[in-house]
Amino acid sequence: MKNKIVRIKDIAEKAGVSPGTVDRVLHNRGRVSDEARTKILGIVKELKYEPNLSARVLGTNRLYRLAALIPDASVDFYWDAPRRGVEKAESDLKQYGIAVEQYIFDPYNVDSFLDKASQVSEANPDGILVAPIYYREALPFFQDWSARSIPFVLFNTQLSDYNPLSYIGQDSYQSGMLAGKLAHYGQGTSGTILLAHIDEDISNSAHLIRKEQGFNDYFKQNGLSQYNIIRAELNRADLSGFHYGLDSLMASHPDLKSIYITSSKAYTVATYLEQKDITGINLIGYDLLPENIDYVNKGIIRFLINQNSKGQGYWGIYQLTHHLALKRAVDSVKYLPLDIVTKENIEYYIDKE
Amino acid sequence: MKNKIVRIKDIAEKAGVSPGTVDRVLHNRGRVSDEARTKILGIVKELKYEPNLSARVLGTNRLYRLAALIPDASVDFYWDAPRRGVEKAESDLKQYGIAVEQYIFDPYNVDSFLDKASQVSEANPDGILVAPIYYREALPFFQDWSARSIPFVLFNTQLSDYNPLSYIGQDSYQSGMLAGKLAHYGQGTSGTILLAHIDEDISNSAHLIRKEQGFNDYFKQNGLSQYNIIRAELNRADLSGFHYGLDSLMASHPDLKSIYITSSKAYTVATYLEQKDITGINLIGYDLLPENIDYVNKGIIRFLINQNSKGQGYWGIYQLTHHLALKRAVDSVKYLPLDIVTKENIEYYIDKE
DNA sequence: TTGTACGCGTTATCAG
DNA sequence: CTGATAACGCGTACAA
Repeated sequence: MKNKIVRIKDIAEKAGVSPGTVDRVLHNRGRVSDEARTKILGIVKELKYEPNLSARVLGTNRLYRLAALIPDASVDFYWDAPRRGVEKAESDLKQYGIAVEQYIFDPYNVDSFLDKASQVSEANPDGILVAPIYYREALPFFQDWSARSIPFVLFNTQLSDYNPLSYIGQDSYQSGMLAGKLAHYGQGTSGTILLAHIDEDISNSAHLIRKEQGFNDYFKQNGLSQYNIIRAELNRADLSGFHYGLDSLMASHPDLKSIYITSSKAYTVATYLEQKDITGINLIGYDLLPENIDYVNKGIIRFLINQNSKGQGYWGIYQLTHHLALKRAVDSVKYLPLDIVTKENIEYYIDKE
Repeated sequence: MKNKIVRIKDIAEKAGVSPGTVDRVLHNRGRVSDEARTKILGIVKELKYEPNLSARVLGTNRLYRLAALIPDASVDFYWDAPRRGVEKAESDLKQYGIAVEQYIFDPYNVDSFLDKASQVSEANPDGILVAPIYYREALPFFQDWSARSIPFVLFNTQLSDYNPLSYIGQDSYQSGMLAGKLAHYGQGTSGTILLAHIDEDISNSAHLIRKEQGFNDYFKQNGLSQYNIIRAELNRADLSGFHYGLDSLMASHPDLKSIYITSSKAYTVATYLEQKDITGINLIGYDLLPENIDYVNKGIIRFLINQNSKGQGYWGIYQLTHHLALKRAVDSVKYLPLDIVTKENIEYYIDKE
């Protein structure tokens, strides 16, 4: 009852041709008679042939050069995790003949993005992983890569222009909805709830807009009209303005119950609350930055929604590798879970090693 | 600037010996002169040689037979997920020359376990994955496998007797703590909270005992002595007794706030609450069984802690494969995250496909 | 104690 | 259009 593995040679024998011909059929390198082709394809189906990936990798002794176009972690530490994910994937998958070159741009500087993206285009890699945080500016590059048939994978920000190979990340709308639930849960029956963007250019950031929609819709869909939902855009470039803005929000809304920060910057508000010794506010944010972890453990941040940004980097490289080196089909969208992180379970989300 | 891959042949050349000798050193097959050995090992370190797994798999054309000793999903549907995980891993990893044979036992019948475990021992597999839900009865088998140097991986229940290759699953104690937090969160300042085991033989189930400890310690450590924590062991074998037990618990504790079910059986209590039209109780349980998912969506189960049981099966086979076929080091404990699942994020935990 | 030669399944090249 | 054949890197049997 041995389940023999079907090899190309087996197919060739059964079809009365040589392995070379089978190979040409399987890879559509043309120049095969129609009768041979149909016969071979039939046998392939019948025998359920599956290529041996080890042999494939060994045989095609080819190096695929991947480019990772990601923001600078020394400017915004949020981007440290994706970088580590990319590096872990590279080390796990280099067996399959991939090498990743990182192109690091300044997330607060469009020109830097344009510059690095151009470098990627010039380098003519075999595949690209990119965090398209600048929507408008990214589009021409997508067009270029698309025209040159260079597969590219998006992470962090979901866009579907020019048909990316894949998107890796969260469903931003649902993420906002979940934040609404967490902001609402256990907060009594009425009050003010604040949504705040920090240091962001909203109009050019598709994913933040979708988070905001989801958040608002949570309250609408659940008929929670007794809550007063307000929004703010705060910027730490002007630190006194940042504090002043928070001061006046607190003053004008004494019934403030929850604050939802749409990015990984919840720790900035936590610092403010701590300094002013304000307690009893349900603070919700994103991502396991060291500062955020601290404030979760202190009880000042109540919930973090984990975006698994390391996983986003990892899976991005993973998808490119599977597509290019292993010639496997990949999902065009890979939504990662909306993990709820609290003091009690945070340890199991922090990267060991 | 090409990062050339280091092959055995390269090392041999540099050491002035033949590839065969290098191979003998790398695999400790002895019969190598000491000077050759030290020289080769030095070069291996220096050049950071890493074996090419594709070539290895292709070369050693060996089949590793793995045994999966898991409970019957048709008796308790909880075990469907691990089985699917095992099967997915088998399909993902069969490239590396593994084949998994399943040995399915009845989770409510010790004899069935003993029978199947004996079959596993007789089959003399290369590696074993087992859910040791019967503690006492599992030990002699561990001893046997250990003596025969058959690596075995535990999942679902953490035991450390006889040195398993690895444990995959949750930290049960922390899981209980998290349940305490969820049972407490947003429930006012006092009241009764119930912990219930359903259909379980507690004394022989190490993980349930640890969950209970964690749960109790949450309230102790946070000084929540104003809560009245009670416990119950319920059994559906006697269904009217099951209902009667719940009836009397409800009657004698009108201030009941939360119910924590230590297993995947929360749906049974949800059904009861639904039938009796009791609302306002914060019900917490485990795992994304179809029935539980239903009750989360209906709002009767408030929180589920996801134990990622499919992942447990998957990673178990994964660890065995990496250890045996790829000869890679594996972690001796792999704690999976304590995922908090609510109506709003449940979709991202339900298996697609 | 050591070296050599072959096979694993696939791909790529070259000759027909 | 097709068939034969040489890699790819490792493991192993056999010869020296």
